[in-house]
Amino acid sequence: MNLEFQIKKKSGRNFSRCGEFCIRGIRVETPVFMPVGTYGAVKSVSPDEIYEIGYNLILANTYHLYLRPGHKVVENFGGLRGFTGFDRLFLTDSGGFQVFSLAKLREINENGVTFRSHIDGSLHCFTPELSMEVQNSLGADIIMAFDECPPGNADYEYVRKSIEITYNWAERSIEAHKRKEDQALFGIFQGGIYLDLRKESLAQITSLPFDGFAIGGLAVGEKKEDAYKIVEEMVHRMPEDRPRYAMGIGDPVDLLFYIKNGVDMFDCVMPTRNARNGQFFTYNGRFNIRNSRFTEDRLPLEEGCNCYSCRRFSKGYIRHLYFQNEILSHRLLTIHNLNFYCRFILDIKEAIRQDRLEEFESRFKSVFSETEEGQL
RNA sequence: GGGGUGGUAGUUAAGCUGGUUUAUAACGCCGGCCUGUCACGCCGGAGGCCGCGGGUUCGAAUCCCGUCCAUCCCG
Repeated sequence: MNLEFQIKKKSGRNFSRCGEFCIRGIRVETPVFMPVGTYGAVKSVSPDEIYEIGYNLILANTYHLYLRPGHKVVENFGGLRGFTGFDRLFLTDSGGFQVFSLAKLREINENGVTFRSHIDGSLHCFTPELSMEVQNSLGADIIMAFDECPPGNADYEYVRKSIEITYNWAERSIEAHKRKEDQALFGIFQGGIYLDLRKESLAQITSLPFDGFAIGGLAVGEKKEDAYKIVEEMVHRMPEDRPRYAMGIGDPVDLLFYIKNGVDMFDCVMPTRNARNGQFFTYNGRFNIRNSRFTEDRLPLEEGCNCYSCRRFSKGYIRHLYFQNEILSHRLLTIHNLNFYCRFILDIKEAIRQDRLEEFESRFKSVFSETEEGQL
């Protein structure tokens, strides 16, 4: 396809922008945050709830769905849409990152990567061709090219080789991907914390006809200042007329920084995984429901929040549910966190439209990051 | 009344044929972490006059005596 991406508003003071793209008639406004639904479900909440909270684009994982239940099974159900009932949009990860972060005994060569499943230890080989085939079977709306994601502490020589491989795999991904009407294909550039390799990789990947571009290999163990430096130097060099996607990024303070530098799309497990570990996000900072000071707290997770959890339940009750291992606590915390992220992105968009993102950022950070005691 | 068994962190237990310098563990409690999800996960911390009182010994949660409590069996 030829993904139409329109920029509606550009800041005059930084690289931030508001835009939108449309796939199968479903409009996505950017900046956009995508919740992660690894196995075709955002853990603990239903597709309807996801949509009602305000999301119409979620990420699902090629690697996981390939292992279970198998991409052919999903295909026979009519792809992820038919399988899950989430009648909106899916972006699928290529599997490259999972092989890096989950699989044991991986061996990378030009052809692809062989690894052992984290589930049963069985041997598999992923290639760009297979990744495209799997993502096609899954019926993803946005498909990611197969890349190699080096760890944050990888040395120069290793990363130099990895960008060559990533380039080779990007070309093969395009070749192997049978273009469908309503299916976008995004490329990913790498380069670790090395600016020259980043520039080289970006040039290589953007020479190919992708519908959008992602900056990969960030928040994978490198120092935060190194990541920030790369973002500052690189994002504004990414093609302006295509969506820019920062993979795996999701700390709220990071989101602001990345958006300010021109990123349009994000995905992250943070709101959902952290919810299941007791953490909830508010404009006053992040808190853990396990803390004993919430035992008798009759107030909602965040005062003024209009989400289902906050309309109906107190922190004291949710804390009780958490400690009794009641599934409901995971649901309520997840719903709230997803709602917070949604609200946060909406506020950011509004700030961009008014060209007040920097003020918004400093105000947000002054409260969110400084929270110590009794701010609720 | 006689006999058996047991009393060790908040809880449940291990250690108990005497001897490593800070008496273990699990759960609970307190706190931290989580960035393209092996994730109801991971890491750390606090907490014990080893029922009580004597005795033996260089040394006792461990052996002996007494005592209290719990529990079971027999009268």
